[in-house]
Amino acid sequence: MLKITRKVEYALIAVRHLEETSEKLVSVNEISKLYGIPRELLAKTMQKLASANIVKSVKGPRGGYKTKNKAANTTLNDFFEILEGPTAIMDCYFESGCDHLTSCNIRTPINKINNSIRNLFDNLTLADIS
Amino acid sequence: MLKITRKVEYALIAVRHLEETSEKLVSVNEISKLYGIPRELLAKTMQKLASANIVKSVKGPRGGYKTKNKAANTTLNDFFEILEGPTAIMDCYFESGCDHLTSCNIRTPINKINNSIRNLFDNLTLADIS
DNA sequence: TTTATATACGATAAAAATAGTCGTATTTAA
DNA sequence: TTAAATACGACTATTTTTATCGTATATAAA
Repeated sequence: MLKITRKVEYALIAVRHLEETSEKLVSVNEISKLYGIPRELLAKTMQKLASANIVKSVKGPRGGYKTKNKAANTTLNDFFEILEGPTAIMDCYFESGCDHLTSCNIRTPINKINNSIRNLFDNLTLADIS
Repeated sequence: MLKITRKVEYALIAVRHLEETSEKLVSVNEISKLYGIPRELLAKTMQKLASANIVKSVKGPRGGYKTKNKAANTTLNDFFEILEGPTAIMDCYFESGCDHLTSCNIRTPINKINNSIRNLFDNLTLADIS
């Protein structure tokens, strides 16, 4: 119920670590050992952040990741959506497989809650929560 | 990720239905048929709302539930916590089984996000989202 | 040119959380 | 006395999340 996932947790840890080590390249191996995070899972997470240009990746020995300038100004909403898809407290909001749409009496409430949450996370950046 | 549960969904549907039918007693059976909700699950949910005084229950034939006056002024945070326990995006916030607390570098961010969400839901009532 | 180290990516397995069911007890109106 | 309703705990099924495995690709350094 209203929980973030491990992927997001690990991504937060990693990005914060990269912010601290600034320009240096840091490998997934290093971060995973340092914080006790499953290596492969963190790797996938970093790949998503890389393809969304939050961090820069460098392949090969002595390679790894470093933050991009824009990282700190990324909104929580973007950060979450990169890793987990659209932010919505119920799936029906984005899927269409709901049977009882005709009798549904919580569309308005759900929309209002969704909008409130989206608004909250659109106005909070990674820098804001540091 | 940041989803509400069915229990909360069903509770919202039921409370809104009870608001509409005002003083009349409505049984779980009725609501479950009307909205296509599993009967037993809705029953449990209503029991929690009843013991938290959001709705009033009446046993026996012709019994059922009706809203209490305070229902509409209940905050979303209270509503959620009655059904699902403390609102927090990560469990470590309320549990203490975390191994890597010493190396944890996301305490501050997690706390800030938690506070933002709690603040949001503390200031939204059921009436607000209707 | 070879080797070791790193990212990239898809498939699958394991674990945890959620959703749903079942059985029984209790209350009470008719 | 019976039937309809809430109350509650135990259990099962399903779904989602978490973790692992295998393979490909890039590249720095020996």
